[in-house]
Amino acid sequence: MMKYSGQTRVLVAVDCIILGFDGESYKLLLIQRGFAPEKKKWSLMGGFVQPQEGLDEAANRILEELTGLKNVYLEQLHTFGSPHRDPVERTVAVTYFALLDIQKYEKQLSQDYHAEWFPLNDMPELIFDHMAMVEMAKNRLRYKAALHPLLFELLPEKFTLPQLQALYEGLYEATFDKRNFNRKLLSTGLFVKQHDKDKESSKKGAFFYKLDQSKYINNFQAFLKFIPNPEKFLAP
Amino acid sequence: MMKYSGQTRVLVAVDCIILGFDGESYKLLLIQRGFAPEKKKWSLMGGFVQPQEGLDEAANRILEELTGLKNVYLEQLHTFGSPHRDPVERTVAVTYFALLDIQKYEKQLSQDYHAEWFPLNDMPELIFDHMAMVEMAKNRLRYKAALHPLLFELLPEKFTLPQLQALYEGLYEATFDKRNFNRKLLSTGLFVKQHDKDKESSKKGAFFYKLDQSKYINNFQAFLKFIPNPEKFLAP
DNA sequence: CCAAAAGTGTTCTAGTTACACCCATGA
DNA sequence: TCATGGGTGTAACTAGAACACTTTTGG
Repeated sequence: MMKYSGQTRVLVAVDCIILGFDGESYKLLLIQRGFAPEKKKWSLMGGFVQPQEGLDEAANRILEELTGLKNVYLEQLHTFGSPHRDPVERTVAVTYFALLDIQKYEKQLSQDYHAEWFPLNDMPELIFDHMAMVEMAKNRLRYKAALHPLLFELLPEKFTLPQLQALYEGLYEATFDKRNFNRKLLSTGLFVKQHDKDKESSKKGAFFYKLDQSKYINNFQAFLKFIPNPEKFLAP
Repeated sequence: MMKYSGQTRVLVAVDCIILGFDGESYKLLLIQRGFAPEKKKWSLMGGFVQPQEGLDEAANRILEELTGLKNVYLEQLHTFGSPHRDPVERTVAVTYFALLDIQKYEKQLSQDYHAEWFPLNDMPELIFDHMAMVEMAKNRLRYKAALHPLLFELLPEKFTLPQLQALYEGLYEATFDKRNFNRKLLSTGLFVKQHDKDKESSKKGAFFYKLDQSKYINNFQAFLKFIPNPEKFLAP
């Protein structure tokens, strides 16, 4: 088959912004780059797109290589393509952000890549334009989590309302009234109260909840304002 | 300088979903593809990214080539990269959507590319995965316009409230109460009432408004629901 | 028994909706 | 003068915000 003539071909990489939450603060999974340039410097996990794979596929592969996890929440974020963003050779980077339960991450695997979790507000310097990518991911997450039930991806299957609140408070760097917060969350009908409690973080113990999966899928839409009844009109 | 070895390089294209509104319905600007494969079939305006340009730059260049317009609203949408989306050769497509005042579009320029406006709900078949791109752009626009003052990009500098309402009603395929609609729009404080009227579409005439540019920039944020006072926390 | 965290209700306010008539004008 | 589209106000309702005390239990 003919090719398009007279055009320049470039490398396409996928970079993953992998976010977790440890109950205290948001964490970002970084690796120490194993090859030049910027060897030993901290970097997002990434890789080149292979000939027979699509972009989502590449992102999933890269994520699995690093964490051993499949079926992680993964969403395409933005594509970065300044001509000299990688000094070695022109590389267009398609970024994805991932949300995962930090406890599922298997520590030993990280050794292969010298991977480490860093608090989002206390990170080392990153190579290239990776810091801009992280910034963008943070903004997207704040934006999206305000509208869609999304942050559960960061928690284990069973979680408590106080945990959930800490998650939101961490993301927005604010404190919310727990009465209003709980009411609002529960009013979505997305949660199923369990009969057992988490006694880890208090003497009284907090009831566990699970997501109602079927409702989760259907209620992914949102609540907006510029038009009347906007939720009728929005696709996720 | 060394290159990364053992990796495949691919073409990177930028495709633009160019939207306009003619007072009646939303329109999409398509071109008749001038080269094989799929020659003569309808397609989004696109082009390959050149060695010394970034992605946004490429999108702006492509848009200007087709319309002669600069400073058009342009936003990166999504990157498509299935291995065989272009049967000739692997091409990763970074899509942008553009909103422009359809009246500014200079018809004669379109001749070079056999460009034509098509109603969004009555389009010819498109090549490759371009239809999926258009769908995604529609969804993004619905989503975003519900939260941000964005649709003004489709109108001339001076516009009337009934025009604005038609714009929203067209996008959401719904009708809104004009009293409530006007109140809500005006309450944003984004509009400056002019002293002259548009007499084109009615005998009485409708007052023109202009955007208050300074407020437009500052009020780009939104109004949400999952957290209290979400507008405090959102970057556009 | 007490410190620490979980859980729960009510009032007030602001925003959203529903709804119907008068106005200005050109033909 | 009348048909057409532009413009306006109010009342009822709903959702969001502010606010403080009681419960449980491990140490």
